[in-house]
Amino acid sequence: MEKYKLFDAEYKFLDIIWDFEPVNSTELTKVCFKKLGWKKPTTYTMIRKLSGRGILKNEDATVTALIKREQVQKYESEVLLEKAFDNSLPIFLATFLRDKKLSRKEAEELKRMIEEATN
Amino acid sequence: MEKYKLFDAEYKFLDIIWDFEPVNSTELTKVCFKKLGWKKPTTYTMIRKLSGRGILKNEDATVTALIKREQVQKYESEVLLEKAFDNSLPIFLATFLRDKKLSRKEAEELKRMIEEATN
DNA sequence: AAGGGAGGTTTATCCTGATAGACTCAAATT
DNA sequence: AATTTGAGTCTATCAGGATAAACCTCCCTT
Repeated sequence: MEKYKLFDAEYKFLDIIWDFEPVNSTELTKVCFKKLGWKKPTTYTMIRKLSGRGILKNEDATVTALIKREQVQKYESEVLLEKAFDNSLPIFLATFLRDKKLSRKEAEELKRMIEEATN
Repeated sequence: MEKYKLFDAEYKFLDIIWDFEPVNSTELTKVCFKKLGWKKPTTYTMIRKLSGRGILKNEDATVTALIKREQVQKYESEVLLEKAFDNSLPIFLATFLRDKKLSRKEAEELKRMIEEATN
């Protein structure tokens, strides 16, 4: 459960990996330098730590994520709903939609999704 | 905007205040000790820091929140949607609902809420 | 063989959020 | 008058996340 708990820097880092994977590790240090301003050891430290937690792997200098962006998104959503909304999707939605307007099209899409998840 | 960014301990603390406010400060140290295991100075440090940020006030030993639970919930939802879902409610919902089932009743409630927020 | 780059690690430092021991001071109680 | 209690601050400590300087090893190229 705690597996997907990512700290801010880790999240930014993974975000890059999801965009570029599979990516050569030296290449990755360059991307991270450009996008995050990280020096080489910072990137390697991240790789090592996340590897140890089974979140990515570095094999033959090729870095690949072992978890999908979606899994983390879902995990983070669940944590928020649990922590702040008593696990209630309706309460979340009520709060989120307050003072917001949806287009007809968005509304239809959302309703369709809800319908599909029902029963 | 950054006003509502709360760290974990701060959030837990505020959660208690929202439940008990207006609350006498000494009383609050007792509640925090029971619920969070905090010693007295920890509670007062929190009070002081959050007061400084305009998040609560302590007047005549009475502590009151200056922001509503809902404001923080909304802020946190928006941060998450922004950070992880490209600000798209449909993407959020698709991810969140994956492998989940809603009851007929929940579905109707959600659809009604969406309808109300449309145009 | 000498220099250079790819692919890392070792070992720190720095910052800051979380937490609290010891102390102060005024008002109430004994 | 002496003690206790309420209300709070001062000043630290500590853990851990974020970041990186210096170093290493192997292989390729000149």
